Amino acid sequence: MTDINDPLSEPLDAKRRAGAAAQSKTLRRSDAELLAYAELLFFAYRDFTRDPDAILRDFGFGRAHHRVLHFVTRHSGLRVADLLDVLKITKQSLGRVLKQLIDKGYIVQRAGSADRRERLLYPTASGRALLKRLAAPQLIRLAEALKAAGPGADIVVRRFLRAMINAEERPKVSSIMSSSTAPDSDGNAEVS
Amino acid sequence: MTDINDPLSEPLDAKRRAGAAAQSKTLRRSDAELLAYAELLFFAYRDFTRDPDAILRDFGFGRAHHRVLHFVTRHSGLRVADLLDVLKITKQSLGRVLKQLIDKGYIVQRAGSADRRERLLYPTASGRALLKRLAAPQLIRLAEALKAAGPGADIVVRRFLRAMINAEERPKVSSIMSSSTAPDSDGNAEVS
DNA sequence: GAATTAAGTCAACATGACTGACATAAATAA
DNA sequence: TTATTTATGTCAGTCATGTTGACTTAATTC
Repeated sequence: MTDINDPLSEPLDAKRRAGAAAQSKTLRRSDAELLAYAELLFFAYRDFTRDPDAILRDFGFGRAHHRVLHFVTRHSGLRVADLLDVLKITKQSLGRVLKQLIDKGYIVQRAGSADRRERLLYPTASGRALLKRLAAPQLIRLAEALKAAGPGADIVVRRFLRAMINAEERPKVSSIMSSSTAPDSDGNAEVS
Repeated sequence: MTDINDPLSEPLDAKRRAGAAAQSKTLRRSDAELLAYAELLFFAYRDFTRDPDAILRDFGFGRAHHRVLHFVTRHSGLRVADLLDVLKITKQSLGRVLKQLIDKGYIVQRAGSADRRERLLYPTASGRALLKRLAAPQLIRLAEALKAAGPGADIVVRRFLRAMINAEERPKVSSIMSSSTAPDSDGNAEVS
């Protein structure tokens, strides 16, 4: 498996060449080898989402609802704007999904105390219960995968996944992840 | 961050309890800790797909086209049925995307030599060129993430991602991954 | 010769993205 | 105080990509 560098057949590869140059100081991994990780990531993500997707169908929800419910539950009290920034979708797109979750009583909104324009989002008791059910198979999968990956996998995997995130997004990700709500600790988040 | 075990407030958690039992022999990871990996995986995948998605737009294609082109190029000569099994989508869903890729000259089909009902799929030269462009930012990202994850990350990450795949799918994944086409080696895959 | 299999197609529909325009209420600036 | 900006919500239309169900064609297998 030789290191292939064909300068032809590609008119617009400035980015790629820049990347190759950035890499060349250290261990040079072949494209074929790296593509294997891309495939594994695809398969892993494909199966990671399948269990909750099946459950969601019974509720008339989709994956988008799971994502919203997840971030609202785990980082309860976050603003709509925060959610948009995390999900990287448009307000209109979020709107529909969020509305359904609110209408069916899985999420509630409260006006911000400092800025009353803000709508802070909180899960209801049934919202937390639903999320728990959705997350359950994923938690099992993650625990088993970390175990299978061997000792020290937790740190390595965390570093790997973090580094896969756009550099400029990492501070925001760290910020939101540090403000995570303890599961079931604040039992009175569901206000009428 | 204490280990939270609340036996109440969840009527349908048989699966979760089973998972907890399966885990309990070894290191018990808290749900909160594990959920952090779920979030990282979401963020990683979100950003992993953003670069190629932007390029695809210029071609009037979507992520589905990238996936098809990827598997056809990297595992050229695979059957339509193989592709369906890999992608886990319906024939009709694949049909539309595949037809567009064929019509625009990125993929060609040849009847199988043993079984002439089979349509074996191959990339054209422009198909390979397009895939290269789509994969370029992902390869850079993967190489940098593996480097950032530290020594030994390649093996650990591979084991982790593999274990994230449904157990019954792993043999198939291994099988298809072992039959990967070397990039640019068989220059005459594009037959008229 | 009949049944099965691989692939393709037609039609209808759902989900979740998108753009663009506009409305409302609250905060902030002039 | 008035004007502007900001946070949110909403209407309308479009697109990509998934789904079900029914049916056809060609080739293989029983």
